[in-house]
Amino acid sequence: MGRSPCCSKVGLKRGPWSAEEDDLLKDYLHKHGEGQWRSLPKKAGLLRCGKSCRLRWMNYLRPGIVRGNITADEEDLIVRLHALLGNRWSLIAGRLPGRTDNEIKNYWNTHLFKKITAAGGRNRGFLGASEKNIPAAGNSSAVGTDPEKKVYLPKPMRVSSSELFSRTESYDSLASKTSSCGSPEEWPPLFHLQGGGDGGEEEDFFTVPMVHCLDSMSEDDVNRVYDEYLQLL
DNA sequence: AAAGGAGTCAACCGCCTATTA
DNA sequence: GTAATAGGCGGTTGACTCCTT
Repeated sequence: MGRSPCCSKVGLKRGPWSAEEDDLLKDYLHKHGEGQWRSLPKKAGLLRCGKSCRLRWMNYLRPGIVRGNITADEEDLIVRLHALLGNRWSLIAGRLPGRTDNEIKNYWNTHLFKKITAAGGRNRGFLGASEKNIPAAGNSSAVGTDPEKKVYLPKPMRVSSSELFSRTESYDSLASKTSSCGSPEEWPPLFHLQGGGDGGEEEDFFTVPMVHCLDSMSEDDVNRVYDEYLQLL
């Protein structure tokens, strides 16, 4: 049986968007704002799936989108963030103003992955979390070359809402907005050694920074965390 | 000039999570 | 607490372009 599709595909147009469709979508969103994606196509007069409209807006029509070549600085940042976060494209995109997750994902798959392969995956920053077989977010299984040390990735947070987590916000203001972070004094050190286990034998493990905290970090902080992170693996 | 291969990237698909009823 | 719904995300596909032979 499977799940029901997000919308009926019958009679809907697929494939590349025309300029007319772009205009219709832009006009509608300028007047009514984002949201209600499922009902949007009908209201805007588009023969498209709501998801398709959202994707088109987010990746190409939204104001502030930067088109064009990825700069060397951006590439370096992508590599570093990927090493920290793995394939969390939306999080990585959040630190690259104007870039979209789809664009970064494509860039990684077409340009950077080849570089990594060519470099044998040994260079700094060219071994992402996924390549290191770090468990998926929320997975409690441990990894790492040192069996005594276990490194866990935090459960990812969705930070797509720029009004909730602005890139420019301070550590304190960010903390005050999110219950999952708690107050700043409650936040763990970047790599906090914890005792734990399910009431059985004690085990130690490290945590990496919560991803939404990372979003407010400076460039230097990201680099420092990255170096600390590598030392653990 | 033509054919085939490789590269690129926009768009789709299906799953997961958050929210709402 | 549960089900339904909507939004968001990463993986993948396929059409198009460019390059090589």
